[in-house]
Parts: sequence; structure tokens; C-alpha cells
Amino acid sequence: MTAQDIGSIVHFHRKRSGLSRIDCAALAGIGKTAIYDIEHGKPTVQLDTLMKLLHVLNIEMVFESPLMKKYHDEKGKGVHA
Amino acid sequence: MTAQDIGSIVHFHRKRSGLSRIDCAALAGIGKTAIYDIEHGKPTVQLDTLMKLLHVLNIEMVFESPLMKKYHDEKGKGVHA
DNA sequence: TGGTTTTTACTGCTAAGGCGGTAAAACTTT
DNA sequence: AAAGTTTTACCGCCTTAGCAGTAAAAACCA
Repeated sequence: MTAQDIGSIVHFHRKRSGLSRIDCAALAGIGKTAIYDIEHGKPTVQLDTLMKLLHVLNIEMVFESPLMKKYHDEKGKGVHA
Repeated sequence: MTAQDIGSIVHFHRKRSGLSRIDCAALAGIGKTAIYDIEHGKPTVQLDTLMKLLHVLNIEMVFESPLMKKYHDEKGKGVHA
């Protein structure tokens, strides 16, 4: 997963939603320039800026690794329903 | 998924790897302060800084949404082997 | 085709991220 | 208990992300 890939995913979802950058930016509470940058694969965007945009577009960020199961087991102690 | 969650995941993985912040930062090509910030849930870290750290810790970032299948279908045209 | 909307690509400004250095606190290890 | 390591938490410096505004190019549509 590269910044380019993320930009492509974001662009696809925004287009599908029928939102212009201006409207999408207003909804997400960020600037239009940030959306332009993200969709063009800028690697130095800030996490919260990206998160706000993903939220508006109903995209979820998930992390995977060989250790994630152990992580959830240890962190999720007591979660059993 | 919040910045806090990411920090917790990163911390868990780094501890498991037996790396100090200094060594981990050197491996990832980022500063020790960045790891400190990320592990403490700073929401404004830059995407590439986080990515470099995730890479060293063998954590993959994945995006999910109701449209991701369509995205892959359309973007992955011609991919069939 | 002409008119509207959107996107691209730039600008200057301000706020803050990333950096190494440092030192005290916390924790290991012997 | 002492020595060594790691983490926390600060500092100042430099760079730059994010912002709105703008204008030209491109896309869209009646």
C-alpha cells in the first residue's frame, strides 16, 4: 500500500459519491488542497487529515500482521461477547 | 481505527521485535521522536513516516469499504493470472 | 456550440511536524 | 545495590503541510 494507491482509492470513492473536491472537503472538515494532494499520492499528508477524508467516504483503515491476533488477544482481555 | 489504536499496535509490535526506539527509528529511517509521537497517538504524524515504521514492523495497512471490490475489479482490469 | 462545473496548478501565509540533543525517570541486569 | 539501558519529556531549529484565493485548462451537459 503506497500513498499513490491510497490516492487512487480515495479518488474512486469520491467520484462514486458524486462529490466535488470542494464539497467533499467541507464535509470532511479539511481543505480542498488536501484532497488534491492526497489523490495525487502525496506521501507527507497527515494522518488525521487522511482519516477525516476516509471517514466521509466510508473507507476503513485496517492493520494486518502475523502478530495482530496476539495483539487482540492480549489487548482484548475480558472481551467475550 | 484511531491514532491511539495505531500507537498501541505499533508499540506492541516493536516490543515483540525487541527493538529500542533508537534502533527501530534507525531501521525505519525516521527519528526517535516520531516513534514516541506515534506510539502516543499523535494524530498529525505524516503518512510516510508511519508507513516506514509499519514496514519495519511488518504491519500492513489495508483499506476496506463496500466499494473496494468494485474498485479492484475496475482497476485490476486485465489481471487474471 | 456555449455556459457551467470541476480540476489542475500555482501563490503566500501561518502553524506545526520531524529532527537531534539532552537530562531525568523508569526499568533491567548483573 | 550499582551499572547499564530504555523511555519520557522537554528544547530550538528548519522545513513544510494545510489553507484560501486565484486563474487557466479540462470535462461536462444542455
